[in-house]
Amino acid sequence: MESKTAEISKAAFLRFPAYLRYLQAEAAAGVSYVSSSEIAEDMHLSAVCVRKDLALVASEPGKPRLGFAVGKLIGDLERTLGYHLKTHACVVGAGRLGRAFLVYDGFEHYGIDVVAAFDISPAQVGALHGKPIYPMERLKEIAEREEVRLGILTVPGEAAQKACDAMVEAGITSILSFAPAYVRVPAGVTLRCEDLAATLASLLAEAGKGGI
Amino acid sequence: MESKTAEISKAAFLRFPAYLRYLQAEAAAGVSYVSSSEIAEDMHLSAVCVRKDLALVASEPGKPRLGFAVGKLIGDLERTLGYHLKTHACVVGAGRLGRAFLVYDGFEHYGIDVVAAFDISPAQVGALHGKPIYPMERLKEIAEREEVRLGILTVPGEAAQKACDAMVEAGITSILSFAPAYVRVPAGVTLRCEDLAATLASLLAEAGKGGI
DNA sequence: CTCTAATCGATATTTTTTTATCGATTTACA
DNA sequence: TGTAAATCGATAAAAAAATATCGATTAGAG
Repeated sequence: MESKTAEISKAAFLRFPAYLRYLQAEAAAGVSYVSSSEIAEDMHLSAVCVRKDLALVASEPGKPRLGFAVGKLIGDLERTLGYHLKTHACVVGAGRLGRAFLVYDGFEHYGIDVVAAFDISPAQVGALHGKPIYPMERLKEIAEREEVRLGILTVPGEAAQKACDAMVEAGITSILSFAPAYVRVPAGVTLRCEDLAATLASLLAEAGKGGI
Repeated sequence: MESKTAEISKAAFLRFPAYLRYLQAEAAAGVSYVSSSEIAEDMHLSAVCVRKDLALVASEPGKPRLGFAVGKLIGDLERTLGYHLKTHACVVGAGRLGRAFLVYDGFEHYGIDVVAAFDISPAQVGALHGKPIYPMERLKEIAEREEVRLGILTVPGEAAQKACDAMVEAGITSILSFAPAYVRVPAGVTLRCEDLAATLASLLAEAGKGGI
């Protein structure tokens, strides 16, 4: 018997965080029920698409003429997205971007706890807002001790592959890379590359011709 | 007659930056020709998909038994992605993340020039690495003077909508938001939300069940 | 209490995207 | 120089995702 989450399409899964954000805003505005057509209009989607997506996560069906209970949906989405699962993360590369992630306090609500950063430069070693910054040599030791499964890679492009290899060696199985470089990971490790400059450029292209 | 770029599918366009990164790495390694099957294997895609994608951008066809000329492809991709077009950008919200973007020197190769940052707090106003940080009141003035079309939104969630409105008012037509909030923009403005925490969480979900 | 209007959810259709198949081409090597 | 192996590109098929259609349901107005 397949679990319910397995049936969720990739595309829909990618939209869930946006629904969640929207619903949180509605909840903050005191709205208790919201219809799929309202969501669709506000989020620039089709109402059918919204209904299909919500049907994948909603623990109780929408009520005709009313819509969906906002609070309930928020809980359903958070559970589906795994925000209740606690995970330890680390930052590799304590430059400006890395340090921004190290002290960012917005991860907690998503079950992610950034426990440390690592850097190859002794000048960066120390701590920031109570979060330790270690030399790269200690990555494996600390990551294993703290059971770190998630790594945020924020090193310069030329250092990316080496740092990534070290993360894999340290037992990290999910890597989010902001390094401007192509990096290779072995099977079993999930890598996502966030190419900030490329994202900006594609955004411009999208604006230029109205919808990628 | 439709322009050639109009035929490029959304999904393919999103893969282009990854190809570019890969090819740059190959070029740096001294490789001059690369076949679609090699690319596919390294990037965990199907060879057919790679060939179809490359056919969309390649200015000269691939050669049987050799593959594609790496240098040529790099140029083709950069042109398709619009990296030759110069655009002025600004950062709104000069916190840690915003300041990281302000001084990041990796945008240049993508035709993006971050000319200034803005912040509501007078404590942040000044300059960083020669890049000015202005008070929010001057956003419209500066953005219009510098012809800023692209904005990077890095304010706290509760300030996001107001800051976004100010950006739209200032004539900015493409916004990349890192603010953890739902923000609404009028038609004609392209908004993309990068939800870092959500990205991390989805990465974990992906790793957890092997492929989103 | 009844009727209306709006919404839901299921099924069907269309569109988009990915993958498969296959002949044509051509480089490298014997 | 001829042959073989590997690649390309085009066409076709399959899969995935978005969109349309429609009867069932129900809150709320009259």
